[in-house]
Amino acid sequence: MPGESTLVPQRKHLNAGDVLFRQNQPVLAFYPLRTGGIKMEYESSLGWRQVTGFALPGDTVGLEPNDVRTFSMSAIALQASDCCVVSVEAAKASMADSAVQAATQAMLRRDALRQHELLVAIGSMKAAQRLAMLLLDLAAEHRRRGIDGGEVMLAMTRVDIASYLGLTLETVSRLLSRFASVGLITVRHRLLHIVDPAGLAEVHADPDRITLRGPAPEQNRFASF
Amino acid sequence: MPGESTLVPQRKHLNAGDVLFRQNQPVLAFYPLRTGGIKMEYESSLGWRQVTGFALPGDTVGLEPNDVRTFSMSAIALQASDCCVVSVEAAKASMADSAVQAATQAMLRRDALRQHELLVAIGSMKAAQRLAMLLLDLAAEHRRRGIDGGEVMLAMTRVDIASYLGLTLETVSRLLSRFASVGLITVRHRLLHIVDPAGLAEVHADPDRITLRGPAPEQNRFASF
DNA sequence: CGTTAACTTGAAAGAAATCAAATCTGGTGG
DNA sequence: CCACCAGATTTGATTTCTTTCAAGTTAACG
Repeated sequence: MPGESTLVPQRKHLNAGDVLFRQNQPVLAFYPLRTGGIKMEYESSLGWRQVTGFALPGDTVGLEPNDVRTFSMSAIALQASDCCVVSVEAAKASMADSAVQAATQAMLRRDALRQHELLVAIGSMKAAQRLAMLLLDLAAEHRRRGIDGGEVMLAMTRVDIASYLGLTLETVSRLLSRFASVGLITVRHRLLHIVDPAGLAEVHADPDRITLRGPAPEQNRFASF
Repeated sequence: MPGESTLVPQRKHLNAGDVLFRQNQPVLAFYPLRTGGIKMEYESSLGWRQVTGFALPGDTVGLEPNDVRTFSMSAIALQASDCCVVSVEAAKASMADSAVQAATQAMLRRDALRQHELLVAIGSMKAAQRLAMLLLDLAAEHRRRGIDGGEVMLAMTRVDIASYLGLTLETVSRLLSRFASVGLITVRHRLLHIVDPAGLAEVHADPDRITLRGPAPEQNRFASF
């Protein structure tokens, strides 16, 4: 479609599982995500890998702080996705514009903040708290995009979530079921509905609010009469 | 001592426990550490805090990527320490020198790398692996400074180590004892001697190399005869 | 429509946290 | 100089949480 090339420099389409860029490859461009979903994955020197973040439409993938020359992690499509491709030369030019620069800085700062919160979460919170954190974060991101109502279609698998939170997929699955059974959410595979954000926030804050074993949620609060 | 003000712009002395700067305070300077030891601590929005790094003499503390305006974490002296104080103005001036800039970039890059390795470690490795990682890292840092021989005087408490690794102080203590009992290290409180770096590397790589319960290290390999 | 990958759920094992004493250390004041 | 104290560390016993192992179930895709 030659007629379309008005403002858009370059586009790229990805299918689920496609690698947008790979860790340690030279940084040639960055990628504002238009549709779909992407996961960021870091592979350590020993070969252990960990999902370090999820990108939603509107996020910019591949922005590296301190203009490094190689990507610090890989980006992999979770579903069919479309993104723009902004070459580093184009980026350099845009950086002259202080508004663009400020926006970029803001993005990098948000990323760094998220990364720190994740570290603390994994390092010192229980499984339920971590998951509650992720769900609240997802909800907030959707809200920031105007997609309200607490309905989220998860792009990632349980394995991805587990990796991100430093858990196993079984624990994530059980926890989601538990959250649902106490009325915090509803889930059917990828379709998530956040029913009680305040309740989730309590779970996030209180280590003992929800446990995997614990007493089953009371079916009848008058049972003892 | 007015005679001393030849090249040194400003110095600062800290006692154990002193706060060099606090998270969210405006960035007015950064601090090349001369002697002593410093821990970096991040406090999350919910009040959970976590040690995110240790600085040794030669490290520069308080360097923030992407010239943000407030510190992303606090820096606290682990022992009596001395550091230089480089104001941001002075820093701006030095940045004209491309050598300084390159060095700064290199430092920031190393930090980012460490941070990622830590995240993966905490997220997907067992306690023994994490501790082995830290010990190897400490040894490497000392080597990088020419202080060889595997002897390390730890500046941080077990609580700090535990927080850094996402464990409890008891687990750290037990693990150190275990490492010692199998001949990987010797420890007497803060004095650590790394006897078998290769063995530690194996522990780091293999989840099941060392466990807390496991069989006691064989006193006599011919016991069954 | 069948095959495969993703997900849920249960039971058991294992790892680390928690609770609870001891022990050691360095510093303080007598 | 020594006794004493608070903080740091070790060690043990027990509990709790999460993982691991093992089936099933459901959903997506060719």
